[in-house]
Amino acid sequence: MEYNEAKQKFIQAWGTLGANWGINKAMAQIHALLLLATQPLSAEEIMEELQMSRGNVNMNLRALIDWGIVVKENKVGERKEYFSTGKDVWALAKQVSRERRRREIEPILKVLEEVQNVSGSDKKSVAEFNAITTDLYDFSQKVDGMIDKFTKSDQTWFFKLLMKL
Amino acid sequence: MEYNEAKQKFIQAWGTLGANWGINKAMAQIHALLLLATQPLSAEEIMEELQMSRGNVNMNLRALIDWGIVVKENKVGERKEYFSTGKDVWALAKQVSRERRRREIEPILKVLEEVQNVSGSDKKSVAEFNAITTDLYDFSQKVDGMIDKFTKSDQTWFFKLLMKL
DNA sequence: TTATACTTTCAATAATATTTGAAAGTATAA
DNA sequence: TTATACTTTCAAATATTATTGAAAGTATAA
Repeated sequence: MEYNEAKQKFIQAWGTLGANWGINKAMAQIHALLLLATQPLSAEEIMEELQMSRGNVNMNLRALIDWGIVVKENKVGERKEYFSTGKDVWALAKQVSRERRRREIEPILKVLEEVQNVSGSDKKSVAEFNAITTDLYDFSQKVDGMIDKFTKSDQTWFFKLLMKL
Repeated sequence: MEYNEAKQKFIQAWGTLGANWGINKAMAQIHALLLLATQPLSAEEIMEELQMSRGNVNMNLRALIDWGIVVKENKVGERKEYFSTGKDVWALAKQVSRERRRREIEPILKVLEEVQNVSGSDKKSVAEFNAITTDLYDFSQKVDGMIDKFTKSDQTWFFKLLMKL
């Protein structure tokens, strides 16, 4: 397959994947473009390649920086800002996991904690409620701990262990 | 906390969580309601409790059935259909993982396969492209295999192993 | 077969999320 | 200071997605 065709296909697929997982498509596409780039890109270059407005590129670059997966760079003697992303897939996965844990698992754990020990006249409903939320809380805590370990682990060791599964 | 307040809080939180992970909010809320129910619910009851239209409830119930996490039930002597969901959180997690693997990981693997071995005059770009997509492919395959194992595993064993991490 | 009690569909509408682009803001250097 | 070269903001426009509700469809039983 020809380079440009493959590049387009990859950027599109990455955008769709992101959208399916609750990540803005533009954000995922910018990330895909940076993943493929051989050097840091300017906002201008991203606008051009992805046919997006300046505002959109700026907003989503900031979001990517906020997620900790894109960094600003400066070239000597240039005022313009350049952007790049790490090429290490393992490190990327860890960073995304870390952020989602913080942004989504922790809030749900907080809600599950809040709704522990409900009261009410309908004993059966209350019992069911407590049973489910307790199970969910236990499970979420296990997942939370697992992700924590994952984000601190070494790739080789992690997969070697998982091999045993 | 009073039962009804806790119930509302839980349903809202479940809906928000779903939305953050690319799942329709109404779908997640219906699922939350069924999780808490002490008996199967009819479409009518769901409409009433969640203040949703018949069409919306019907559509999202079908989606939940399609995901394999809700089942239709019939009561003897009644024409009406009732719906329920399994209360086993572990089984739920496995089923969701199974579906997402099929719906999202496999398509991305397919794209990554398609874009293997690109050609082009810009050697450096082509090399970068191949490096990234190969890494992503390897990583995705590992994740794919891991989820496969997970969906077939036993809870106790799985967590006992993960404890070692 | 017809009435009844339901479920499903889908075009229209509403709600939400994304994107734009121009104006405002900022940093640098002359 | 002012001009320049950029970045950021944000209200408005657009696009996407979700929701409604009435009509059509279906199964059962009389």
